[in-house]
Amino acid sequence: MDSTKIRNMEEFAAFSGVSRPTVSRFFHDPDSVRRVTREKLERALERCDYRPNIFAINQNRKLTKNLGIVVPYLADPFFAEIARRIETLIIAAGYRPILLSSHGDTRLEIENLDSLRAIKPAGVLLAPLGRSSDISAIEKFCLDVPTVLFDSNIDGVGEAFVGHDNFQATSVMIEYLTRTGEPPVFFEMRDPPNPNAGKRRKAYLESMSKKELDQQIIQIDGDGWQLEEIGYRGAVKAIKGKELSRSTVFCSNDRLAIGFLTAAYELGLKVGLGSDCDLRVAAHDNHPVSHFTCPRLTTISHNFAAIAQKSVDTIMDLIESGERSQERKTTLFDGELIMRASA
Amino acid sequence: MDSTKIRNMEEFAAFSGVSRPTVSRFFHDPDSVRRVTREKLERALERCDYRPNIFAINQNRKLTKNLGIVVPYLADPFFAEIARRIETLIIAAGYRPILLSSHGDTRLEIENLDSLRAIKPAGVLLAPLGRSSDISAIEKFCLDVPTVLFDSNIDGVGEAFVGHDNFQATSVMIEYLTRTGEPPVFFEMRDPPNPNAGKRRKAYLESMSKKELDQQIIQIDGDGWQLEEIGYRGAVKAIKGKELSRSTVFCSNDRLAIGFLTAAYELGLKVGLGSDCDLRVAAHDNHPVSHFTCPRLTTISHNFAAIAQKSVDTIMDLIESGERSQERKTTLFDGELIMRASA
DNA sequence: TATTTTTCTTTACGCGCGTAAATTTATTAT
DNA sequence: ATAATAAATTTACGCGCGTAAAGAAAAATA
Repeated sequence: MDSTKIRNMEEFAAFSGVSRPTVSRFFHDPDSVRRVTREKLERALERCDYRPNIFAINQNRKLTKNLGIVVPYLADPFFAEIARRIETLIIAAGYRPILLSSHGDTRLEIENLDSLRAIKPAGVLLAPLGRSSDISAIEKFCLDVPTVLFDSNIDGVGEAFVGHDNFQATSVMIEYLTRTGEPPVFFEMRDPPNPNAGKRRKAYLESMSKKELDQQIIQIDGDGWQLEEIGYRGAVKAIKGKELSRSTVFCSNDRLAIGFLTAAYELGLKVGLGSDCDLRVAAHDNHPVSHFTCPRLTTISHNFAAIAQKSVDTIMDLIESGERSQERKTTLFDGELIMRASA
Repeated sequence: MDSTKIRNMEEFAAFSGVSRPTVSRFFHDPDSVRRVTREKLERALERCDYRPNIFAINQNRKLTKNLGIVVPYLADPFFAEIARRIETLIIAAGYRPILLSSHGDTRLEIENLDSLRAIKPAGVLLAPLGRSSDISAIEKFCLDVPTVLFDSNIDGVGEAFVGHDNFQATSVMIEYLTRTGEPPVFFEMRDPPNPNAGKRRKAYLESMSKKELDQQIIQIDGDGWQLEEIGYRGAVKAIKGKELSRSTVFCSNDRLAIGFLTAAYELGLKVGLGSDCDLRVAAHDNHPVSHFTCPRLTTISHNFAAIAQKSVDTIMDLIESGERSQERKTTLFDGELIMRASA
């Protein structure tokens, strides 16, 4: 490492014996210069620690290498997990991920998009809040910036949607539950923050009626993203009030189920498959925590890897083709039944 | 909203009838211009949607309004929670939080710092990986950028450290456990990724010897951040191998305890306070999930609010004073005993 | 009203880099 | 060798804004 302090591209060009425009091209794409020139520059880079000013670069290029990721609630390990995978793929593709969480707040979601717009991202991967999203504002954003929605869909918004097939997943679970025991009661929030909930309820109703089974839905009260607590309270109420018409419960998502399991435990109900058990509980998401509940939670896994990969691939195609897609494409990945001890 | 498309500050200045340098000052600090001028500009802003180009701003200012946050593993709800709080405080202070996760990877931690350096942040809040951190690289970074460490300390690095008092917390828990039952066995990883682990072991040994109680430490194998799985396996081994000399277990952190509880459940051991229980299990962190384990986990809470607030206050002081602190200050907040059903 | 102070306008330069056009130099093909 | 092609250099301008200096205008003070 030379003691030479290089302050800008001009100086680095002089230092390396190459002209500045060529240096500029080199940093944009090392393969766009001759091999000997590239090697000369690489050797120069080893002798000092110059890096182009990111602000100056982005100011002058129409297209940055920034790629926004917006999730509704990062403190939820489910989103943390999917975001982690997406980040990794983006870095591997040579882009810079900018991860933002809306913290469950409608206004913050729009502010996140605004602050992304300000950094001229090449594209954005957006998992919207869903029901509480300001749809028209999101729509407007998508007109300016190539955006791929994931996890939760908003009809017609964005260039594409990548997500989980709630219908397939729900029917697989119902199939499994009815085959191995009593058909399930559906347990959900009356007014869920998560937009997949609606699809799951509908899928439950359809699947059950197709099998000519009695449907029962327990809708619990609660606001916000404290789903475990909401699930716990709802379960206590439902169990004490003897609202469960059957001994199998299918929770709309794992976090509600985690609360449900806590309630069952505290009320002395044994959850599981055995003949000595009072209840079976299953859910949906394969939330990281569901691995370690007591008992371990039978659930349906999102195909995290496929969803992350497809989301990134889709936005990359959009960016590199430079065109907006002709038609909005929806890709759904099948869920996978994860049989564990709870059902 | 006027249909006028404003492309830069020049045009906005003309549009609002104020000179460009004054507009510049206005965006930097609205109170630095006369009231009537400010109102004139605010009214103009309502009639169009101009916002200064963030890259041009940052290119020319020595000090940006960017504030970096680096955490070791964002998929861990503990860090997600503390990051969420810090983000909120930073936004409230009028700065732009840039949240980065090292995903448990030493190299990525340094890359995160490098990419932060590239955006000239006003300051950085860093929760280092700890034992596996590249300390000399972090040290070098701290020379260039005002940095406050939080959660886990590296002696002498950064302007200040804000964290949790592991000694106080550990001794409070041991006090509680010995008062209400058998003294605890300590359960931890042999080679923990989390740097607080060392302090907690030391605190356990000291507290126990002060009380003239027999110490027993069970050190389990495992690598990486899958702490629940590691805790589960270690617990199965310890229980089956009858390694526990007493019926009270104090886990080094909640995530290990979550795995421990799963193991106990599956092995048919009842955890809790009652006379019908086989084990008591307690831990450390008040991890969001610990609220809903079966049984609910007795633990020691970090003072999340205070740690977040003090971290942000400290870095703000550094930034706004413009000076580096004379002496490195360490602030530790007391943990709070959270009594729940497991111990 | 005259004077001082504050605020604004005008003018001008610089930040670090992208990028285009014209020219020179190096490489490859004939 | 010469011609054709590819790559690098020189020159020059622009991006959108920060910022400094000098003077004009407005507000506050005497």
